[in-house]
This record gives sequence, structure tokens and C-alpha cells, in this order.
Amino acid sequence: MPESTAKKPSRIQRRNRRVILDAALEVFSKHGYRGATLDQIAAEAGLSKPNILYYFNGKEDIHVTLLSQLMETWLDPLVELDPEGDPRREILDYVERKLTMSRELPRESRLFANEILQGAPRIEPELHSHLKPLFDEKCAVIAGWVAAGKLPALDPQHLIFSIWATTQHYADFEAQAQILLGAETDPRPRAQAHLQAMFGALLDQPAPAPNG
Amino acid sequence: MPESTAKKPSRIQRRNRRVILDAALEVFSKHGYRGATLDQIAAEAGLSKPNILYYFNGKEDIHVTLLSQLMETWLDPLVELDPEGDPRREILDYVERKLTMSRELPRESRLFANEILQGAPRIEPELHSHLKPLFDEKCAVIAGWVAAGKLPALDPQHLIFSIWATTQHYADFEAQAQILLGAETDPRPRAQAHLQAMFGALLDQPAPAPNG
DNA sequence: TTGTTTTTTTACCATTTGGTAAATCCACGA
DNA sequence: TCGTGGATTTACCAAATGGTAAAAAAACAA
Repeated sequence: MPESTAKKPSRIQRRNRRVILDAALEVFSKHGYRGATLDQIAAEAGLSKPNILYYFNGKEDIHVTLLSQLMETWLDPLVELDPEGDPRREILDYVERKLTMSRELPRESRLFANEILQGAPRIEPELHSHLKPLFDEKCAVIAGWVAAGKLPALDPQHLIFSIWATTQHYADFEAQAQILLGAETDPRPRAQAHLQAMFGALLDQPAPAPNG
Repeated sequence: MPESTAKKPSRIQRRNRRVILDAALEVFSKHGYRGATLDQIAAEAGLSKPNILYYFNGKEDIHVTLLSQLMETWLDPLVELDPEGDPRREILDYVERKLTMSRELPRESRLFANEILQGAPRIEPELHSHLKPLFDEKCAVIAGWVAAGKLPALDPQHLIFSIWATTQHYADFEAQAQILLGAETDPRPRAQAHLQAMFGALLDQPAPAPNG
């Protein structure tokens, strides 16, 4: 069996672990951790349940592996926020990247939302070790821009929260949006325009006495 | 047994149904529908499991009852948005009411979020019959303000989505916010300032050629 | 008090579900 | 071709869970 101390995973191992994780993403994001069953994941993956458990130590192992692997992708748009770039451009581009991500990775968004909603019992360590440092770093960058008079006075922490909330909303609350807007077309093009206008307006406010 | 055709629920019935629904809110909002068990709800309510099932037809009945009863409270802040009031004041007050609600009713917020995340399987009818008409009505009100030149050009639907997303975020993603900001103090006072600034800036943009 | 109705408990049950043991299958290198 | 170790299946199991039947207990009306 593929031990934790294994050297080289075989081709079959790599393929099946990928297949299982993809199936698990589908099922976990749709039903949540408790709502998902190993049988569902097995069916989705086209493997038997004991075969799933040959590749992972259990349901929780699959879930944690998924969340951990996801973390990097998830933080990527924020990592790209460049302290050297134009503040307004950097933030508005970040909004756009996050919105794009909510369109292209809605399952991932819902998986995270589910986990956080439950109090982040399984991903909390990752949040402390990965998310928090990055968050603090980028908040400092934005605070620096404000201090330098390149942005109006604003709250970096809550600005980022607002960006997360508004962009992820279109993935996490998709069911509601479909009822309210109709299911035919993707609301994100108009969302993009709205969010650019909204955050643009916030960033355009008259700056309060630059520095001195 | 308390039939659906019952005339007058006794004092005991009213009390116990209330106790059960409150316990269910606690448990469902914490663990989601599938993650919650009747035993947990019974323990939280201080009743036995069969006794719970004496007052409700089953787990799903409790859940649906909770969501239905909640809907009214949930929509209240939007109902109060007054077409006759000052547009800017009305919208900013709505933001404040929603943020207050996320502080005072976080369990309700998470219960809803959970349900929507799963695709709204049990509350969908209510969304069509209650939420959608109200949403359309208030969107029309805001669109009217825009058409009358009382507000700059903006997208009413996505404006409301942004308000929902940013305010409910503080209840739904509380676990994340506590890790990033510290768990000691309520982030909502600063959130309030930020959101008022953000939506205020959006509503203050130069209006595009009022009407003619 | 007594008879009746409502409420609660005790003792179950069937199904689901995460997980395991062991046998079997199969890919692949010698 | 054959042997060996990795991969898969078959046949299970114990615990959890939603739910029920029926007896016991409480409440209440006469």
C-alpha cells in the first residue's frame, strides 16, 4: 500500500489519487463534509469504496488533502498583488482575478465556504500558517499605499474582506442568484462591471491630506 | 398527537415547539443539515428523541419549519427600504440594518448560507414565493431612483448582492475573520465604517446626465 | 375521584455509513 | 513464462442514525 514514507508513487497511484480527489471535490462541494459519503465519492470516481481507502487513510484524509492542495491555488490571486504596481490598478485587478476564479473554480469556492461555515475545524492550521501571514503582508502593503497618499484612507482588512465576500458570493450563493436572475446567463460579466465601479469609487475618493 | 388539522396548540405544545426550534437552529447552523443529528437536537432541547418526533414529523420537517419561520425576519430589513425616502440614506441604512442583523442573528445567517450552499433544496419554494418578488420590487425602486437622476448609474441587482455578501460575510465567515483579526473584539464597528464608506462612495459618484 | 386525552419514556428496528480482512487479480520485470 | 508485489474486489462489521410501537406517566375535564 502507498505508505506515507513511500518514495515514488506509480503512474497508477498518481492517476487514481487525482481521480479520487476530483470526485471528492465534486461531492464535498455539493453536500459538505458530513453530507458526502465515501460511496458517493467512489461512484463519482468510478472506483470501489475499499479501493478509495487503499489510496487514502479515510474520509477525513481525503478532505484535508483536498483543502491543503487547494490552499495554494486559492491564495494565488492575492500573492500576485504587487507592492510595486499602481495601487488602484493592483486592487481592481485583484478583484477581477477573484471574480474569474469564482467562475472557473466554483466547486473549490463552495468547498472552502462549507469548511469555514462549520468553523474551519479541519483547515484551521492551514489558515494560520498560510492565509494569515499572506493576509497580514498584503494588508501592510495597502496600508503603506494609504500612508504614502497613493490611496484615500481606507481599512485594508475590511477592504479585502469585501473583495472576498463579493466575488465568492457568485459561486457560493449561485443557487440564489439563479433564482433571482434566471439561470440562463452567467451574471459575472455584469458583476464585473458593478464591482469595478464599486471598488473603483472607493479607491477614487478624495485623498485626505497626502503626507504633510 | 398534534395533527396538522389541530385547532388550538396547548401551552406545552407551544413551549416545546419553540424549545425544539431553538435547539435545532443552534445545531443546524453549526453542523449543517446532514451534519446535525436528532440526538444532538434532542440533547440541546433537553428532550428525548422520540419526544422531538412527537412534535415534528421528522428531521426535514424541523429544518423546513425553521427556514420558513426565518424567512420573514430575514427579509425584514429589505422590506423597510422606503421608495419615498432619500435614496442614499435608504440604501446606507439598509446596509447598516443588514450588518446589525449579522451580529444579532449569526446562527440564522449561517443556517441560510448552509442551505443555499447546498443548492437550496429545501428552501427553494420560499425563495421563489417570498424572496424573488421582494427582490424584484426593490430593484425596481432603485432603478427608479437611478432613472430619476437621484442616484448615479448603477446595477440594482448586483448592488443588493454586494450588500448581502459583505454584511453576511461577518456571520458566515466568522471563523476566518477571528483567525485573521483576532477573536477578542467584534470586527463589525470597523466593518460598519468601511461599508458605509464603500457604498457611500459608490452612491456619490457623479451622476451621468440626470434626465435630459 | 375517575375516566380520558395528551405527553413522555422505554425498548426497539432498519438502513446507512465509515472502515477492515482476506482473497483475488493483474502489471511487470527477470 | 513465471513469480512477486502492487491493485482491486468480495464479503463483511460495528457504530451511528432516523424513525416507530407501545407502554407508562402526566394533565386535565367531569
